[in-house]
Amino acid sequence: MSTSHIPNTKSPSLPEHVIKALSIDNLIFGLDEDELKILLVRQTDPMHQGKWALPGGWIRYDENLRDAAYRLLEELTGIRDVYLEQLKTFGRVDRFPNERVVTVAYYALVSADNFSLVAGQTAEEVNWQSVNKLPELVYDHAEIIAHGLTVLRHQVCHQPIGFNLLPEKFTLLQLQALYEAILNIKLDKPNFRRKIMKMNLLSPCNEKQQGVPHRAANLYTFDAAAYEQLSQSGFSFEI
Amino acid sequence: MSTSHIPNTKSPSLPEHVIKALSIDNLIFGLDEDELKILLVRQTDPMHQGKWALPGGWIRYDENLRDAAYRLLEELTGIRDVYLEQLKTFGRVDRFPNERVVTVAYYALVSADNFSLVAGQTAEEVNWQSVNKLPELVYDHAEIIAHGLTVLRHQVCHQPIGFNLLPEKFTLLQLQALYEAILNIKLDKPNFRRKIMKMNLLSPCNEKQQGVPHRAANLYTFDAAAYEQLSQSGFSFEI
DNA sequence: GCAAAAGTGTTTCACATACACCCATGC
DNA sequence: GCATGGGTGTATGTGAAACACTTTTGC
Repeated sequence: MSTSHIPNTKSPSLPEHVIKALSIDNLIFGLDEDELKILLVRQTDPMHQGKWALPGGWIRYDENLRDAAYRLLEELTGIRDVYLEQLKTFGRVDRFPNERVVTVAYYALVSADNFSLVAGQTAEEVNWQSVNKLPELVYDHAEIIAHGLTVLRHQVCHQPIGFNLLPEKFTLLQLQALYEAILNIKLDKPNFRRKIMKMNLLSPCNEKQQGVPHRAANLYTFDAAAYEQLSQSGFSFEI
Repeated sequence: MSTSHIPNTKSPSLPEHVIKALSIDNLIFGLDEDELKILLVRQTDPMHQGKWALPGGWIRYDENLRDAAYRLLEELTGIRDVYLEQLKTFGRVDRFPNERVVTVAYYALVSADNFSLVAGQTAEEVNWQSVNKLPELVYDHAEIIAHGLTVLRHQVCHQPIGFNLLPEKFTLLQLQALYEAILNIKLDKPNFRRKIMKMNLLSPCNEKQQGVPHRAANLYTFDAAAYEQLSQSGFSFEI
C-alpha cells in the first residue's frame, strides 16, 4: 500500500469518501532477465522504517472494486491495459495495526515492453524486486505475495496468461524460459515447441529476431481470438 | 443473506460491533438424487417479497473472515466440519440498496450424510434448490452463484473435493454419477474406474451395498492422508 | 430366465518423453 | 572453425478411449 495507509490520520492526501474498512492491494508481476519480479513501493514515513509494501490504497464509495484496482495501479505505476484479476481477500483480525482493515488483493502480469518503463518513472519509491529474495514487508504483505505466487504458478499452467509477461512479439525460447522461470523447472526444447505449436494459439509474425549473435529465431504473437474460439469448443490450455 | 441484511435499520437481531461495509455469503452445495443443489434461505420481510438469498451475515470486529463464514454457516444451518473455501469478493457499487456493502463469498460442499438433516432443521426458511432452476434471488446473489458454479466445475476436476458431496462410504458408480451431475457429461464406466483406482486415493471398506435390487457394489472411503502424501510428491489430481 | 448394475479384458491410437541430429549466424 | 542457439526427426512407452465381455444378485 502507499503511505496513505497510515491509520487514524486525517492526512491531506487521503481522498474523501472512501470505504473505511476496506483496501486494495495490487500484485504486479514482471519478468526481467528470466527472473520473476514483483513491483513494490517503499514506505517513506518513519513509522514503517523504510519497509516495502504492495502498491495499493483505498476504495471510493462510488467505485467498483476492480475499477479501484485499475485506478490505483495507474496512479502509482502508470501501468494500464493489463490482465488484472482478483486474487483473494485478506482479513485477519490483527493484520493491520489499531483498526480492522480487510484488503482485496488483485494481480496483474506486466509485459516486458513496459517493464523498464515503469521502473524509471518514480525511481526512488517504486521498484521491481525478485520474488526469490524479497525485502522486509509491511503488515501481511509477505503472506499475500506467497499466496499470489502459488496462484500464479497454478494459473500459468492452466490458462494462457504467461504471454502477458512477454513483449508483444516473442520467440519460442523466450516463452519456454518464462515457464522455466515461473515454475522453477527445466523443459525439453523440442517437446515444448511441439506442444505449444499444436495448440494453434500463436501467429507467426514473419519476422526474425534482430541483433543476436546466433541464428535469428522466428517471432510470434499470441492469438487471443483463436484462444477464445478454441475454449468455447472445449479446448483447455495445459502446460 | 439472512433477514438481518436490511440496510439502515437498528434491528435488535443485528449483532453489535460488526464491520459495516462488509458481509459474508455462503454457497453451500449438496448432491440430491444425482442433482446438484444449493442451500438458500427465504427473506421473510415484506421488502424482499419472499425472494431467496444465500445464507450470510455480518462480520464481527474481532473475527477472522473464515471464522465468520464458519460461524454463520453453523448458526443458520447447523453444518460444521466441511470443506470451506473463499470464493471471491463481490463489490459492485449498486449491488446493495442505499449503502455500499461488499461481500466476501465462501463455498462449502456438504456430504449426502447430513444433506437431509439440514433441510429438516428450519424447514420453512431454509431449503435446497436445484442449481439448474433457481428461484428469484436478492441483490447480486444469482451472479455469485453463477460464479460459484464455474469455480466448482473447475475445482472438482483438479482437486479431490467432490468426495465431500458423497456419504463417508460410497460406491464407484456414485462417484461417477457425481462427476456426471456436476459437469453435465457422460463418462465411460470402465475407464472411470481405472482412472480413479490408479490414483490410490480410495480405501476399500470391505463392505458391500445393502438392499439394492442387483449385485451389491463394494464401498470405499476417500483416503485424505494418502492424498496429502501424494500431493507432496508432486501428484496432481485430474479428472 | 431376465433385468440391472458390478466389474474385467483388450485393442487402438494419440501423445509425452528422451535424445540424436542438422541448420544458420556471428565472431 | 567453432560456439550458440534455432529448429527437426524418430524410437519408445504410457495411458486414455472405445467397446465387448463376464459376474452377481433380486425378482
